[in-house]
Amino acid sequence: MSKERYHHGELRAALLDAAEALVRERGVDGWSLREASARVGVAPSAAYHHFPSRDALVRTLSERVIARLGERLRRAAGRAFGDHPHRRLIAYGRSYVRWAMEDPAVARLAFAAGRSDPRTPISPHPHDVLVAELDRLVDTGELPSTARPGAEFVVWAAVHGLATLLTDGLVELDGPRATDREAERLVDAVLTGLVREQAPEQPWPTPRSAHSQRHAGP
Amino acid sequence: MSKERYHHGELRAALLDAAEALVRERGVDGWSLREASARVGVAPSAAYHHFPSRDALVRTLSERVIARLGERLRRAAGRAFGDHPHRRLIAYGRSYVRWAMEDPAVARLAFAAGRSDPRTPISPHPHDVLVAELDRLVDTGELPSTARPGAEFVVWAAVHGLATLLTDGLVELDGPRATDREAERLVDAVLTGLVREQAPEQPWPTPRSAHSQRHAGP
DNA sequence: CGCACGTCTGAACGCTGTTAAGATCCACCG
DNA sequence: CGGTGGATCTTAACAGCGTTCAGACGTGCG
Repeated sequence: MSKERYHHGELRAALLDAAEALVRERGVDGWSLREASARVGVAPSAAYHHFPSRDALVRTLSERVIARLGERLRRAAGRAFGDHPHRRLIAYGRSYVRWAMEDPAVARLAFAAGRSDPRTPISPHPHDVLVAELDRLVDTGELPSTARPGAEFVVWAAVHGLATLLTDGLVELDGPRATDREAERLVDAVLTGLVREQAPEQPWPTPRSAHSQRHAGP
Repeated sequence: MSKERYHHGELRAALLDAAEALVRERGVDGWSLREASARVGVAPSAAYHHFPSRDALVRTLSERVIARLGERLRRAAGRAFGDHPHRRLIAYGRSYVRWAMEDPAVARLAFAAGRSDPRTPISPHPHDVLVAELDRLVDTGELPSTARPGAEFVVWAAVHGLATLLTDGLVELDGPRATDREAERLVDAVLTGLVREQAPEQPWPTPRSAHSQRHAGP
C-alpha cells in the first residue's frame, strides 16, 4: 500500500491520472490543481516538485493523451479489413472521430492545451501515423504522387474538424453508428477529391479564365 | 464625453469590447473580469448588472463574433468571381480560414466557449450560410441531390478543421497565400468527393464484398 | 552510522469570481 | 417643479485559486 507514506513515490504519475479523471468528470477547466492534489492525498505545493506549473501539468497530460491516440489510430489502421490502404485510411478517420466522442473533454484537452516544448516529440503522433498511411496510398498507386504533398493537411483537417465540431457540441449526430458513417463519408470524399485533383475533365462548368486563381477582394 | 460619469450608459457593450480586446492581446483565458472592468473604468461588480457571470459574458462575446463571421462569409461568397456556386463555396472556405488566421485568439474563443442558450439564435450563423450555398449547388445541378443530405457537415468539418489546426498551432503554413491555397484545395477536394460520391465506377480496387460495411474489431 | 538530498508539509501572498449592502443618478409621476 | 422608485454603480468582504518559501521528513549513499 503506497498510501499514507510520507514519500508518495509515484506522485507525478498519480497527479497526471487524477488530472485526467477530473477533466473527464468536470471538463477541461472545471478543476483545480489543489483538487487533484487532494485526490492524491498530498499538499497542493507538492505538485511543484514534479511540474513547474499547473499549465505544464496540463500540457504533459495532453502529450500523453495525444500519444495514446496515435497508438490507437495505428492499431485501427492495422486492423482494417483486407489491409487495403484505402480501407486503412477510412479506419483511421473513423477511429479518430470515435475517440473524440468517447471522451469529449479529454479530447478537447488534447489539442486545446497549446503545444508545449516541441523538442519533446510525441510518439506516435497522429499526424505521423496519417503521413505513413498516405504514403502507402502512393505506394500502391492509388494516390498520384503529384497530389501527395500536403495531402496530410487536407485529410487531417477534415477528420480533426469533424471531431472538433462534435466535441464542441456544434454538431450532433445520433449515436456512434451515425458518427462512424459520417466519418467514413468524410474521409471517402476527401480521398476521392484528392485523387481526382488535377483530373483533365473538369467537374465544374467554369468561366473561361479557369486556371487563373483570380478572385475579388483583398 | 461619457467618461467620468457615474452611470456609464453603455457598460454592457463596453465590457464586451474590452473583453474582446483582451482576448486578442492575451489569449482566450489570459485575462480577468476585473481587468476588463478596470479598463472600462468601472468596479468589478458592476459587470454583474449586465451579465450573470463571467462565463456568460464570454458566451455572449462568442455569439457576437460568430455572427460577424457569418456576415463576412456571406459577403465573401457574394463577391465570388462570376457568382458561380462552386466559386462561391471556395470563397466561403477561403474566407473562413483567413478569418481564423487574422485573429486566432478570437477565433478560438468563438467556438471553444461552449454554446450558450440555443434559444438565442445567431444570425447569420456560418452553418446556415453554408447550407444556403450547398442548396445553390443542388439548384444548378452541380451537386446531386442524393449527396446533399448532411453535406454541410462534411464541408463544415473540413473548413473548420483546417481553421482549428491553424489557430491551435498544430499546423503552420507560411503566409496567407499558402493558407488560401490550402483552403481552396480542401474545399475543392471535398466538393469533388461529394459529387462523385456514389459514382458507378469505383475509384478504389476493393475486395469483393464491397458494399457491406463490415469491418473488423469492435 | 551519519548526513545530504529529494520529497513533501504548512503557512502565506496576491489575485480571482462572486455576493451583499449601500451610494448615486435618472426618469417619471404627482 | 419636487420627490421618489428603480436601475446602475461602488465599497467591502468572502472563499478559493495558483504559486512561493522556509522547514520537516525519509531514504539511500558514503
